[in-house]
Amino acid sequence: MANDKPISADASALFIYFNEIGIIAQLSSAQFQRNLPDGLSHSQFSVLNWFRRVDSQASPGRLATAFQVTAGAMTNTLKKLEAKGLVKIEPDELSGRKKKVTITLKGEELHKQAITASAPMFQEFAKRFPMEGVAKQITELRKVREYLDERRYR
Amino acid sequence: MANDKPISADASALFIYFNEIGIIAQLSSAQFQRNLPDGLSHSQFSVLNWFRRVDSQASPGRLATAFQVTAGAMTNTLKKLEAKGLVKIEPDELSGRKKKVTITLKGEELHKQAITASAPMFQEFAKRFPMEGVAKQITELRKVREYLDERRYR
DNA sequence: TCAAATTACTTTAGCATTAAAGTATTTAAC
DNA sequence: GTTAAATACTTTAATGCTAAAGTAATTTGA
Repeated sequence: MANDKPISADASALFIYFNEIGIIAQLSSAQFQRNLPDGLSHSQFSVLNWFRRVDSQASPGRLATAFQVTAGAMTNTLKKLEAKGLVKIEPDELSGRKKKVTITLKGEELHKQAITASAPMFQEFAKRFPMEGVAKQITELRKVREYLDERRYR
Repeated sequence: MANDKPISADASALFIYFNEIGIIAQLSSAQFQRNLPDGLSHSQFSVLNWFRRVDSQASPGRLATAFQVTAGAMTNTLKKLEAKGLVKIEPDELSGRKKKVTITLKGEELHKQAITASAPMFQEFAKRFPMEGVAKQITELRKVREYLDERRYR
């Protein structure tokens, strides 16, 4: 680096930390995407995954916030999922502005299929990285994710 | 999940593992991007960062491979970096097909400025997550990143 | 109660990325 | 030495995302 106002050791370490995470995310996501059932994009899969992981229903706005995308992008993604019969979009009974989105049975099946398709990749990974260590890392990563999630707009 | 052919515990754990990493990457990258000097996109910053982290020179093709983007995308990114005077693009002396890309002094300065701008964010993070733990995580993450890097095209 | 502000979603223009086709150079094969 | 194949980069059409403007419904507040 240069000579004026050096970057602190802490900042450097954290920069490396998030950089490593970013690269892993990019490489693993690229790998995963190759195995997605035809026609299912990463953003579309993510929405299906959210329904399995977080809640069984949501408004488009809640999903847009969850994925840090604009409302317009979510409108688009949901339209395509709906056209494929993977989610159901209904008017919200409590508010005429909102909509209620749910995953369909077909959506759940395709989600499972997408995950199953990556099983070989995961198996090979598991040979090199024992589950015990992965479990420990998940514990740490979850804390970091929750921290960032809480203060995402500060 | 459904009842036929259950997903293995290992695969589930690994799916969660990469999912957590993906979310952290998304949230931290969104945060980081807000602090980027005006006009510098994430992909542009990444290229500058690569020159500081990996090597002082590269061909466009090498950079495209490193970032898992197409050659066309890299052509575009490099053009913009060149227009801003942040990288220098020259013909390669050894081969008329290749080009030699290097970071300029101005590029190095802007890279440092981009990192410095995120210092407050890092400081707050360091309060909650002691460096000792972060260092341990970096060690583990680096192994995973190297593993994925090696077998990215299998 | 009714006008202004807010909220939720949609549409549109601009930009980055991809896949595929195009151009130029080098290497390989005979 | 000439031709075919491979390599390295560029260009182009299509797609997905963002920011911003647009539409409609709900809430606020005098």
